[in-house]
Amino acid sequence: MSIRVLVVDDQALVRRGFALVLEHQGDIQVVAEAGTGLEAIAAAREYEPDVVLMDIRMPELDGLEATERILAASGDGTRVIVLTTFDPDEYIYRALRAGASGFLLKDTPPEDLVAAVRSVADGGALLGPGITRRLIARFAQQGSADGELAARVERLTARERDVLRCVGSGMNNQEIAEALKIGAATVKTHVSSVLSKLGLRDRAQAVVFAYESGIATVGGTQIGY
Amino acid sequence: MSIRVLVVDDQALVRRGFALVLEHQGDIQVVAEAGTGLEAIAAAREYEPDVVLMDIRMPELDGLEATERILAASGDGTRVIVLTTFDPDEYIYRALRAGASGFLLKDTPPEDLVAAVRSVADGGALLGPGITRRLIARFAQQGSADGELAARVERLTARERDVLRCVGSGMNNQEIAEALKIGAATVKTHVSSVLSKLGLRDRAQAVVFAYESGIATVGGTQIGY
DNA sequence: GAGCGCCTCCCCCTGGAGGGGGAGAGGACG
DNA sequence: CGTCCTCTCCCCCTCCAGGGGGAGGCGCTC
Repeated sequence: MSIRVLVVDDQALVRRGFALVLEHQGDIQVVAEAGTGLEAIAAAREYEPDVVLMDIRMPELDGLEATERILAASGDGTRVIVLTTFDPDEYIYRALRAGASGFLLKDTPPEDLVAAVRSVADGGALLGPGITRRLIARFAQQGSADGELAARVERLTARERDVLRCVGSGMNNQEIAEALKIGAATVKTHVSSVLSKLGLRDRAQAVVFAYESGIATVGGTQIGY
Repeated sequence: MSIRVLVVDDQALVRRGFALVLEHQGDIQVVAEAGTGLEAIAAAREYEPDVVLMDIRMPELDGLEATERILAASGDGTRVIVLTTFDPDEYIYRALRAGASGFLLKDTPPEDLVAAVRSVADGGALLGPGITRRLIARFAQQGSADGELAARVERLTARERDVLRCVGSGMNNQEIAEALKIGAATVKTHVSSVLSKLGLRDRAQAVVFAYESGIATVGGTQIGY
């Protein structure tokens, strides 16, 4: 079964160029083309492509917005590869957050583009080399503060770490007591030693510490209501 | 100038296999091979390769440790591609944190391996398709709560956001007052409306919210001392 | 001009947070 | 055995955080 592709770019020539390259492979079929974000959304709904090649700079609705909406509507059937001429950082991260499976520069060699389409259709993902490097760097950086701070966490006892985790999720002493099935007085004791050992002033700073040290992670907890 | 590569794997046959594939290209030269982490470190110091192909599972010192040490010692001259038979998540993230420029499964097609070596030697990075997908997912997840939470941030006034940012960095009301050059009583007013508008109970939860919504980010602030 | 939202600042009041100190039980270790 | 650490829980005390309510100034819009 061939891979069904939708090509989106506001420049008809570029669009045709990509389409020709892809059609030239035996296993890839370009089912539709679109010149704006809105057209792309409509085409995606109509043709349900396996892979969308999406330009970012477009009139009406840019490629990142279009990507988000297409992915939100298609469930998991469609995957998007974002193409761009430039590579400002921000685009990359917005694209990946929007759910893109790939991010390539337009000057990518045709064979790499084809390989990317196949990988992505197969459930994988492909990024340009420079992009990958930046993503890795950014990823690694996020865990970098760990070193100094995680070392300080080591000075806490197991129970104190339990309490710190709870504090880091926004619980008050009473809630922590219930969560850990101990007395509220005991929680106060632990919180005090945590603050003292880590050189923090209050639980708000403890929450900051929990995130910075990696004990608490974004997306790992839910608050409110 | 050819790319100088060091191949590290505890199985001599595997090592030779990779070396042969690489040598077969005109522009790649395998300058050394190593069978343990310690040998790898020594070889890296002696031969100063451009790229190290590193297996993870090895006696004496595993590939991740070896990677860290080689990169720490080599400055920026040497880059590492980690190879493994399995792909447990943890290895991936540890490898990238250790500074690896690539992470490939051993069953990667030879041409992809060669492409990876060239990309990495050129300052880029390459990951296997499945690996890339997971890295993207993990990355996107970190900013995912943005949607719902960032929307709630919109309901705050500019000043309230200022205050929330301060709260999110662990400051108390007095410090916020000084930072924003307003009275402490005013800070209390703002904090109160922030808590009220966001449905939070206290400033500790506000700190959690700040991180979850992206107003505060890991590595963006430093606390203590 | 009247109304509205935002920023600024003030009052009082309550409750929980955090410091200080003490104490008993259990485990680890010399 | 005694000592040290950890976990558990208790007391008292102080202080800040947060709720409630009020108020003046400023800029915008109708």
